[in-house]
Amino acid sequence: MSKGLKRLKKILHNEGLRFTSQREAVWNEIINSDDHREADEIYMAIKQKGVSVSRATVYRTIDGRLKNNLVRKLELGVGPSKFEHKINARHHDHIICIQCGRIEEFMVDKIENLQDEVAEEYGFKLVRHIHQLFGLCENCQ
Amino acid sequence: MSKGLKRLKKILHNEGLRFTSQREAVWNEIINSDDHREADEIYMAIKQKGVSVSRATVYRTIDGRLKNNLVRKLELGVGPSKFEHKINARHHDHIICIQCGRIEEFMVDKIENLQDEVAEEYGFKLVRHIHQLFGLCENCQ
DNA sequence: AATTTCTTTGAGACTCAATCTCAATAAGGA
DNA sequence: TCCTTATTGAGATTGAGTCTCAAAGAAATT
Repeated sequence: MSKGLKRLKKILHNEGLRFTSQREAVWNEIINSDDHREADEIYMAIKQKGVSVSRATVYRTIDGRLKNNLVRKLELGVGPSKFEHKINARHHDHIICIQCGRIEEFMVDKIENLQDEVAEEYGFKLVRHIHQLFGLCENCQ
Repeated sequence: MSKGLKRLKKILHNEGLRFTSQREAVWNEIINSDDHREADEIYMAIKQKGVSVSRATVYRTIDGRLKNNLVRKLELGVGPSKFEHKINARHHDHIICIQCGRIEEFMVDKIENLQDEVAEEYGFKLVRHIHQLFGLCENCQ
């Protein structure tokens, strides 16, 4: 059994959830890609591989992974949300080309720290943040 | 005629658009509130005041004001978008309580500058950005 | 003021991502 | 293998937002 699969079984077991071929398939799709993918892409890819699955199950399964923080949801304000796994991934935010849809990842410690200071100043306990830069990439200018 | 109304007429004239009671009403709702309001709230408020208007027109009119940069759209990832006017307003971002929905505005020059540097580094020409901090405000912790 | 032109409006249909329903299916412990 | 109960899936539903197109009404022209 692969390392990733073992990991999934452990996660599910810890939460008292059952291991199913659908959950395995969704998990595989997500951890085996470093792209930012839509639920429907994942759904299609699984069907393509001959595993029976429904859109509802894809959404449900991703939701579970979101809750235990193994997947991140990207809402770009247009079109469906995209998802990326958080296995061995450092925190990062995104810079998006509004023309071609290209997505790059960035991470600036100073910004992260300044965010903490803002939260502190306003008396907020920070849970998460969205930081997205939109513009034209070099190919689209 | 009020100053705001004159302003609207000028804007519409410059764009070759007609001045209508619906556009006047939407404009008034937006500039006379410093809140972050939903399209439907604006729609209801206008009806309340006895002006005939439809949801479609509210959305269309706000869209127009978005395009000429007099209004800003806030997408919080849950529920409908919110809108705020940009008259005499300095740029700011938002910190949002995930419990009670409270929204505060913040602005940190250093973050703005660091964003520009990121865009530069990735070869992007920056058009806009979203920076939202989500957490629990002091009342909700 | 009447006519003409052409933009704007509004009721309701439609879109589309995402969620919900609930009967049928299938994990996994006994 | 049986039994309990979580999970699945087809399709209905939701909800924000957009679209349609006939009717209304700005504003320019006479």
